[in-house]
Amino acid sequence: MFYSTYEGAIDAKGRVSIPAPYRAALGGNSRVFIWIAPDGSGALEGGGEALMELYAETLAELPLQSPVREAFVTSVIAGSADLKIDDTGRIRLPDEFCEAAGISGRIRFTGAIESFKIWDPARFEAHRAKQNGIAQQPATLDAFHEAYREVRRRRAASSRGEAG
Amino acid sequence: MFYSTYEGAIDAKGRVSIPAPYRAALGGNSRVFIWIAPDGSGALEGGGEALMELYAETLAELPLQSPVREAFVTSVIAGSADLKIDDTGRIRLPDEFCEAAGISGRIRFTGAIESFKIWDPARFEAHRAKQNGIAQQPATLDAFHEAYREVRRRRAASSRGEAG
DNA sequence: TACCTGCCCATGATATTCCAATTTAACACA
DNA sequence: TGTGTTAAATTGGAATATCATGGGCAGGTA
Repeated sequence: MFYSTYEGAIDAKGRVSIPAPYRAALGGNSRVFIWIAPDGSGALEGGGEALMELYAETLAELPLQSPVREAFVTSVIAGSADLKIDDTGRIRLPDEFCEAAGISGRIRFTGAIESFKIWDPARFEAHRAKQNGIAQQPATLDAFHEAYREVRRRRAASSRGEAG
Repeated sequence: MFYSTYEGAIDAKGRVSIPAPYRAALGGNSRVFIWIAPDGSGALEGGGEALMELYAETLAELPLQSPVREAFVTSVIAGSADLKIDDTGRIRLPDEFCEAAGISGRIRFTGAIESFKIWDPARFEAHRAKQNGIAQQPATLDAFHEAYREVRRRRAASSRGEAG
């Protein structure tokens, strides 16, 4: 699980240190995938093999040749870079990703449960302000509460021995 | 469960002793998460891995790439600090959290059932005065009484062996 | 030959761990 | 109820380990 926020930097060679807690969250696996977040936020999104398998399984649900499948396959699967973490914990970010995310010099890593994101610090602050506002809207809160009730139901069922 | 109120202090290195009863409430687990309370009260909120897993499980319920998920992930998951309690019971509070909560020197811990809060003492006194007033309002009392009746119903059902 | 890339080592900064001392709280006994 | 004793918890400081980052070297490629 990727939590919290960390500061980092890109050096002259385009190298970036993955924060140690994120490396731990990758389970010691040195393979990382990075792509441009398809939500238009201007961030890079990344994760390990486990996340890619989750995407692959989700996309396999969608029919071959379906437009939805094609959209996500293009942006996430085809658009991802398959990178290797070296033994000092760094990856080399391809230039086109840095340009797309508007990053150079200092950067920010943010945890997103199964994935993490890489931001230009100013861009992230703007995103955070916007998302805080969205999180407080009634419709958003309703959707969150519905998810919470679902988790409560599942946990209650599991404690009655129906599953678990 | 986190109950009651305790006084504490921040030393020159930003280290804070978690009150022993709260450490017990964390179940001996040395991982603690701290974030800025999203209610605008100016407090810090904290909890253990169990609370974070509840959040993570709830958010995992929401689809990858969904806007609702993004809003809560940004404000709750990315906004949290993933801290470790050392073997004398202390954590190091990041500076930006201290600034956000207006704390330095003496601080106050207050229990909030499944989480706890960290306050500047003066700020907490103002908050307490305000909340005492709100608790006496008819609408607040009605909502509390409704929750109480629900618990009574559930306990009655449980004692009849309908679930439990 | 020039450049790009991956690999390795060195260094400084930062965070974590360890040890010791003081203070506070809890308890037993008079 | 007061006092002495003991244990626990909090505090301060120093040693240690970890991590991020910069530079250099060798191998491969254009």
